[in-house]
Amino acid sequence: MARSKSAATERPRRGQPAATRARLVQAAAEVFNRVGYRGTDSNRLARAAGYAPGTFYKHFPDKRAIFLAAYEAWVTAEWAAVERVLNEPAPRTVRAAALVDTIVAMHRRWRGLRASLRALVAEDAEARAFYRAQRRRQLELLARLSSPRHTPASPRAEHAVLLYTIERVSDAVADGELRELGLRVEDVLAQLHAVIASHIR
Amino acid sequence: MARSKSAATERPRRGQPAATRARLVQAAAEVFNRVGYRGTDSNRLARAAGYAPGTFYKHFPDKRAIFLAAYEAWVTAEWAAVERVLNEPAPRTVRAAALVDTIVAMHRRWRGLRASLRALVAEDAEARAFYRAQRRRQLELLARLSSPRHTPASPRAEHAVLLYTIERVSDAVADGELRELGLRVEDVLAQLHAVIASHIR
Amino acid sequence: MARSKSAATERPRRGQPAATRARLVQAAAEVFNRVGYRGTDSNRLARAAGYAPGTFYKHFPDKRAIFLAAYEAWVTAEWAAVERVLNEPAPRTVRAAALVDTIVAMHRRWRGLRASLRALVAEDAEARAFYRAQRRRQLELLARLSSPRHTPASPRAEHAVLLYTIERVSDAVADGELRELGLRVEDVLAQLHAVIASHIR
Amino acid sequence: MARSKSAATERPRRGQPAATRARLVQAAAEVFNRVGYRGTDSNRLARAAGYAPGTFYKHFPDKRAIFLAAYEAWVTAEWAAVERVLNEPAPRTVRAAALVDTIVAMHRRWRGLRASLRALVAEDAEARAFYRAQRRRQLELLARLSSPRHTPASPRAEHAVLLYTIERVSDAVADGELRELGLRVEDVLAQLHAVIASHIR
DNA sequence: CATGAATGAGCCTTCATTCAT
DNA sequence: AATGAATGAAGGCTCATTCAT
Repeated sequence: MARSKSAATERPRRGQPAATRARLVQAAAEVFNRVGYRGTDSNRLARAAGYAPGTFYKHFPDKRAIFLAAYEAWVTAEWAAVERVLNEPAPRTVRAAALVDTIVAMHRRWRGLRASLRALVAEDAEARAFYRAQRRRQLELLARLSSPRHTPASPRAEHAVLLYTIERVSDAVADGELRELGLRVEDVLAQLHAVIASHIR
Repeated sequence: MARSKSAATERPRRGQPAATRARLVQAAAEVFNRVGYRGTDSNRLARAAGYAPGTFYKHFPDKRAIFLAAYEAWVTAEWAAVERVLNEPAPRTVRAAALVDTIVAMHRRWRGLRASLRALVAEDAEARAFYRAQRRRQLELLARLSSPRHTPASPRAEHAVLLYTIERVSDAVADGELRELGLRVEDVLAQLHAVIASHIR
Repeated sequence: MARSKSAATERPRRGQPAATRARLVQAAAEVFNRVGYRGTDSNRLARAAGYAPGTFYKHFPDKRAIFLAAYEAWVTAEWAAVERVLNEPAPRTVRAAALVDTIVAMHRRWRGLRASLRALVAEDAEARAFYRAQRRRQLELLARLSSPRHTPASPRAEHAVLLYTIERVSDAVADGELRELGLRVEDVLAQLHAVIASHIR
Repeated sequence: MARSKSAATERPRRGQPAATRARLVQAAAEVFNRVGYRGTDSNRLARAAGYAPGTFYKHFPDKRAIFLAAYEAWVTAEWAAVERVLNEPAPRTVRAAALVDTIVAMHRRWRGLRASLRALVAEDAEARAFYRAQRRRQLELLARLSSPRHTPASPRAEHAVLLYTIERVSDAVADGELRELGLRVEDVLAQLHAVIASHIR
């Protein structure tokens, strides 16, 4: 699919603010994913989207803000994918496997972005608050999905541990950590499948 | 010990390199833990240990190096504590609980250092390599501890998932994430205890 | 006055240039007085008057121009007030006191604008030229007012020193400098009254 | 006086902090005097003294700080000159004239610096506080100098007005304002002489 | 006449690192 | 071994101004 020069991605001289903002976020997501949060600066992010430095600051107060916007878009996309999977009519184990595959695929594709997220969350209180708010929503989602047959003493605690496990393992897979540890990705993912299957309805 | 009037903590103007290095690492660990990796600079780290900026670079090629040295010392200390716990003659469940408590305590005390570690690992290839090497050793330790009765298809994969879970949950506890999610720390730790108890001998 | 339902202050979308300009100047005067010349930018000045940035530049070549326009309006208002006072039929000392009160009141009300003026005059050649042209007119006014009985060797030199003194002291009063110096405003103003009384007719 | 290349002004690779600071202040004073406060930036000030940008910030928190340091040095120099004049054994009128000449000379030589001072004082609260503190000291000096025979109702108020007049007129002379107003400098200075002579002992 | 999205030069500041002493 | 003054590349951000609509 040869992209002509005057493609849809071209920046209009005077666009609508929302479109400009969206272009900035999208370009920034790619750049962050490629070179990391520390690997760029606001000037470069603006240029990557086809704008001048000043334009960046018309839409975001600082670099962190655009990063969080990119992360938010990512979370939204991930959830959409997850919901799609869970709405498929399929046996529980199949859906559990599909769920893990979907999440891992998202982590793989955006592994640089996620790495930057972890870095930022570790360093920046506001990013941390934002990140945790996302987790709260994940926890609610999981509550809705959880198997009615499986009712542990403190279901939310179990869900939390489950979420942490999924996230951490997905990041490990995405980052190629497992191969370095001499592990086979399939084996580790099989574990995840098993764990999840026992939780979702 | 003829060293005149001043305290034991006094820094000798010209001491032994190893002692100087150790002082730098120790001071750096505390500073990193307090203000984070990005929260200081090498000049301040040197001053915190009682030295001039130049001295820092006589002992470490850069800031990352001293951070990794501090982290290495931390891992060593953590392992020592873990081994101590596991050598206690006690029932499996008791030892599992003690293990988790020990690890969580270490994460709590050094939560700033660990946050910086996560940030650095996410951003810096060399830090990442170092961090993963530590994990390899943890995996070996866990292999030695694992229950002989429990022999899953791919034991190492299971151990890896277990390690990731312990680490991620311990960090969450240390960072106060659980309370923000409306969870009780005891409930979550109880989960960990259960999971671990089924793995160690 | 057929202009429908909305308030008199409403800005017509396409009004007469002179009215737009006047609105811009008036709004700018207030903004400058509040936050100072450096405290705003042309975009904000336009918005303060209810216009878009581009409109500003249709009426003024730059930020300095609108400031000087605001200052000019201020000088005109001050002179009008001064002339009004001097036309009152009253004894010389009474009129001198009224004159000082009038000037000080104007400096008080517009002390932020005057502070910006001083800053700009100190930095900008064109603003300086404009400011000095105003002084020339003040000098002429004073010549007309001066007492015929009092004929010093170089009357204009005396008037100039008098003007400088009035202006500087009025600014000091307006800015609250005197209180910081432990002086009573009345005492200082009494001085001014005395000095002026000996010069006007 | 041909200045050899390795003159005293040459910057040592490693000097004493106080000397470096002094060089920075001196160079900054000249630059401010030439191009004004807004006419430079901290990088250029550093280079003007022969240093790199970073060195600037080792000695001053920001541009304002070095400006105030330069101004403080200027005030000190002015006062020293004034005291020298006043200690001369000479008739009152002669000393009054010498005093004015000294002050005017200082204002002439440093008229750009003074213009920047006025601008900064008008815009910056901290600069204003600093400036007013200097005035307090001038007022005290004047109190010591004042004629014992001349005891007005509120001597400090009179001194304040006198100071304002001297300062404002000296700046006007230094800035060439008088010529633009068609006034002869001698006439205006003669006024000042007269006014001052009636106040000092 | 009015709009407002976009511009981009340039300022302020930091901090990892060096090197002469 | 230790010092600490000095470095300078580079990043974050502002704001006066333009121009297509």
